[in-house]
Amino acid sequence: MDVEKLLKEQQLKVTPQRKAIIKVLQNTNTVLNAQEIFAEVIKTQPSINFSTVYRNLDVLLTKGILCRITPESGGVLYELRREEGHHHHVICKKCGASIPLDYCPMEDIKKELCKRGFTPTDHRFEIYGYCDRCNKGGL
Amino acid sequence: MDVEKLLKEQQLKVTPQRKAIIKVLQNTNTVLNAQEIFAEVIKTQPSINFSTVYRNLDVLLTKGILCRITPESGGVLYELRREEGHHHHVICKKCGASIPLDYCPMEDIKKELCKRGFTPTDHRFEIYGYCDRCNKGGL
DNA sequence: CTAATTGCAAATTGTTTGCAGTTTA
DNA sequence: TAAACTGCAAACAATTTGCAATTAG
Repeated sequence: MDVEKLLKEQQLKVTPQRKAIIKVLQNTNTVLNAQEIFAEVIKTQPSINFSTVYRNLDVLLTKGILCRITPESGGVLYELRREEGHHHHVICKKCGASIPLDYCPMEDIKKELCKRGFTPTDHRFEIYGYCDRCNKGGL
Repeated sequence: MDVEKLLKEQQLKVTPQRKAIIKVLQNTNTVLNAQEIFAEVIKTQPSINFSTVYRNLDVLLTKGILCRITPESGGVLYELRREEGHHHHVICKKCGASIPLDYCPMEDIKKELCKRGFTPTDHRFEIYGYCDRCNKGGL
């Protein structure tokens, strides 16, 4: 996807900092934290500030351009939202690879919850483990 | 469950601070964060320090006496582990009520993942929304 | 031109640590 | 009495903020 178009669609100004952040996320299939994103971005935007990265991760997230993942182990990870609509993630604990999953467990359980008087508004489902490649490379 | 027994079973020393922390969690059906737990505990243990709370939440978690929940919205929440074995949580966004759920989506998806060469080691599934009581109280 | 965005430095929040004194088993 | 535990103060990491200068539309 064209980065400029992506930003304009969301009424965001096209700044070199923003473009750099998105490009970093476009060029990986892994989930990254703010530090890692910063470390990459600074290679092409040497004057960028950490707060700019944080602020932009925030607006891009709000605009739905990014997904945020918060593993049990702590930390906050980001990735580009590549899939349309609702989906979940399978994440490799070794290499960080993120695999989208279209299966959603809510379908199976929604009725049961409603029966109990609980109104679900949102949920999270994430799977962690080792991807094909990392399995073979020997843990 | 008897607090002293609970601690002794895990080879932990029975201190008034620990007892107080566990009692707070025993007396609620909601998930609480460290601040909230501290605020409660200090009522009976006025000299307790925040670091003691943090340290103990940690050991109790490690020993499997507590569960930790980390909602999408951020923060870290704790509750007493009441269920035996693996289970997930349904949590009310208004009152914090935590309802255990025995359904686990991994059964349904494990095979598919293995087929793709992915070895799942752990996962998270949490449902957020409004409980029966809060629904009726008017959002 | 003007509203959005940035860089910078400082503030804040949540959590962790070292250590000396205290308590439990 | 030895190891575990606590309180305290200080350190820390991650993130957020205020503000003046800059930039995109």
